[in-house]
Amino acid sequence: MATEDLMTKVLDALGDAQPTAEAIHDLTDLAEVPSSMTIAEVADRLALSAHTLRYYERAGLVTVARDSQGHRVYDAGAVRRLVFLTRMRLSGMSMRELQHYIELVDAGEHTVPERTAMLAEHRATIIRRLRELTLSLVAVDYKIATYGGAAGSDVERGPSRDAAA
Amino acid sequence: MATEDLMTKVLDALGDAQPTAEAIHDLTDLAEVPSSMTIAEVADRLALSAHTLRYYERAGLVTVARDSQGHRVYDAGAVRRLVFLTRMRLSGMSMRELQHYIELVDAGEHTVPERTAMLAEHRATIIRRLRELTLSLVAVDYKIATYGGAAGSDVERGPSRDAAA
DNA sequence: ATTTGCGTTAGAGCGCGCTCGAAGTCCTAG
DNA sequence: CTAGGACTTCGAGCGCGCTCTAACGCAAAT
Repeated sequence: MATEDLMTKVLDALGDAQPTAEAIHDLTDLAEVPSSMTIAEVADRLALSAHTLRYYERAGLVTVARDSQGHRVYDAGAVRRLVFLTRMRLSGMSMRELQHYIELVDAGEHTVPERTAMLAEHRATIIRRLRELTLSLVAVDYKIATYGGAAGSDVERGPSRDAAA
Repeated sequence: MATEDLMTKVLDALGDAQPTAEAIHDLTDLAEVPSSMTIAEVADRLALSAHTLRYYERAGLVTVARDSQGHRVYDAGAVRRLVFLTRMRLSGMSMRELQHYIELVDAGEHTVPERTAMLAEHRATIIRRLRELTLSLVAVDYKIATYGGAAGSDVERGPSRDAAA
């Protein structure tokens, strides 16, 4: 019964989900961002490779200043944007979409409606993904619970093929 | 506060999660599988392309019989296995892992412990992914709630940059 | 008899998101 | 003076998971 509970609970939780957000601030973007960081520091902090950071820059997702030696200097704004980008990437937004979104951001305030629309759509995608994953979780639990997992023959070709419902 | 609730709820739900499964049977594998289907029918049913089904077969994930015309004939077992495989793919298990899993299945009962271990590990992966997605959901909700989304400058370079915690 | 349609095979190609290599610059420590 | 190490640019390469093309077979419908 715990499995059914799981699914119901999660699905219920997903059902509510009317945002408000307040103290989650740092969870989202902030959390003491030094006013300037090197590529190595940012990479470390975001758990990305320096390669990837350069790639994101080339892709037009962030603009990063250089110091006298030509080395990248990430200011707080850049880092926060990268935090946002990383979160979006992790939640399944494609590079292409992110590029579009950033174009909108750079285009000015009048694109806010379209941005909001994008976020709303992405939100829906996340929810779908959550449901999907929850379903798979139930399936995996079922497999684990019944036996090592017969992958296809399911009720392991044995004599008794009834058991439960 | 609804947002915090969301996260807490989902995370709590994920916390319990001790499987049991009973009536979810069909949710997992079954649900009236005809005793034999064509590739088009299976593709349709699983929302995969015939191309993909052939690819899975080539990859060694399923064995499919042929009729007198050399056309594939999917029996119930094959279809059930494909349902399982699809669910695993959707929840993020790689082709490589799935190939290994199927090798184990085909190797016999003595591999059940290893299979169970794989499933357990995958379960953990799903949970991690669910947490990650939930976090991103909160972040997106936050962005939507505060404004179109300033992507980086976050608290839109305005004067007041304090608000809540 | 031929067209339509669904299937077959082997193998090439593709989009994505990195990931890496090569060659070079600059700074610091020994 | 030299070696090491962190950085730079540019461009090629890669792993994954499909996805598609080409050439062909068979069978029912026209």
